[in-house]
Amino acid sequence: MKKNKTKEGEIFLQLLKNRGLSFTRQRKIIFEHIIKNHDHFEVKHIIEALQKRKLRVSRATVYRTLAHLEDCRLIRKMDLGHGHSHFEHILGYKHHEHLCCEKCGKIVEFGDSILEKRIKKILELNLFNKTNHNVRILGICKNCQK
Amino acid sequence: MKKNKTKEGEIFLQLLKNRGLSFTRQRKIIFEHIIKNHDHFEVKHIIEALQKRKLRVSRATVYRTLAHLEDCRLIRKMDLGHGHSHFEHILGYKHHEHLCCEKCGKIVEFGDSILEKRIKKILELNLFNKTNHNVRILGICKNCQK
DNA sequence: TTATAAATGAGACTGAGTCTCAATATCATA
DNA sequence: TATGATATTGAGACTCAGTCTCATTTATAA
Ligand SMILES: [Zn+2]
Ligand SMILES: [Zn+2]
Ligand SMILES: [Zn+2]
Ligand SMILES: [Zn+2]
Repeated sequence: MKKNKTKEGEIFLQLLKNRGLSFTRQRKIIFEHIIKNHDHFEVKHIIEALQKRKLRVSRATVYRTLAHLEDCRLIRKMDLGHGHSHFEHILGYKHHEHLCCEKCGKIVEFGDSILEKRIKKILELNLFNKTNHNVRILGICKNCQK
Repeated sequence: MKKNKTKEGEIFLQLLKNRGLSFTRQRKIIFEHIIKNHDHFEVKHIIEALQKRKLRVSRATVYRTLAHLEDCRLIRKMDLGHGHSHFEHILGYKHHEHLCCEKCGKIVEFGDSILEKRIKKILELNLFNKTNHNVRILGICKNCQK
């Protein structure tokens, strides 16, 4: 199996190695597919895209591989209120939060240092881990306001 | 059907009336059960509690009645990251947000005017409705930090 | 009382995600 | 390269929250 030369590839291979796991055909397919696209993505779309390209990988394997990619912090799983998980890349991307429209599902990313500072304070006051958080704001977007 | 004299009762009856709906035995059972308890609650627990008290109401009716109670803003539905909905009373309770532990599910309520102010600003900047939002912060609580 | 419309409950259904387990692939070592 | 121990996979069964359907029951108002 040819090694992947990207930083992401090195990290993934390292995780697999550390755990005594192998870089299988399926893991390579899923990894390479995910690395290409830097948007928020969902499992269903990955499965459909791979099927279209005749790359057969089972649903179970997709879920299992995503969990590994999460473990090595290449991606993070998010709940944006759509009733299923979304994922996004972490490596090389700035920390940000999500604003989601409760009606149409629109997702807006934003980074706001004032908010982040206050969130850290709130986490601290409540004895939560300050450096590990995930904020989701639900609201109603302009289009959905009547 | 005897009328309920609480403020909540009046609001619920008014909503039903406005919609040409009736205050049935089942709606009364569910309403009275929910009004009693001011914590966060989930559908499963309501159904179990009613079963224990031999008050037979179907799952579908519980969901349908909760939707009505939501419509008249007596309760709100929330996603606290447990994989199913939680509800809480609104009427007579101050606006607050939720901090949830991603590992153990612990829920902490907090009100923070600095945060709220900034959230409003963010909603405004992104053309979202300022007065209608719902913030959830996921993190790791003290007990779950190793 | 009766007609009309609303409400209910049982259970089928959906969709995301997990689990099981027999068959297959990987890898270190001989 | 062959071997055996171990990890991996895929098919489909399963779970769980929530929704939907529809035949039957109940409420309401004339
Ligand atoms: Zn919208
Ligand atoms: Zn994002
Ligand atoms: Zn915890
Ligand atoms: Zn609350």
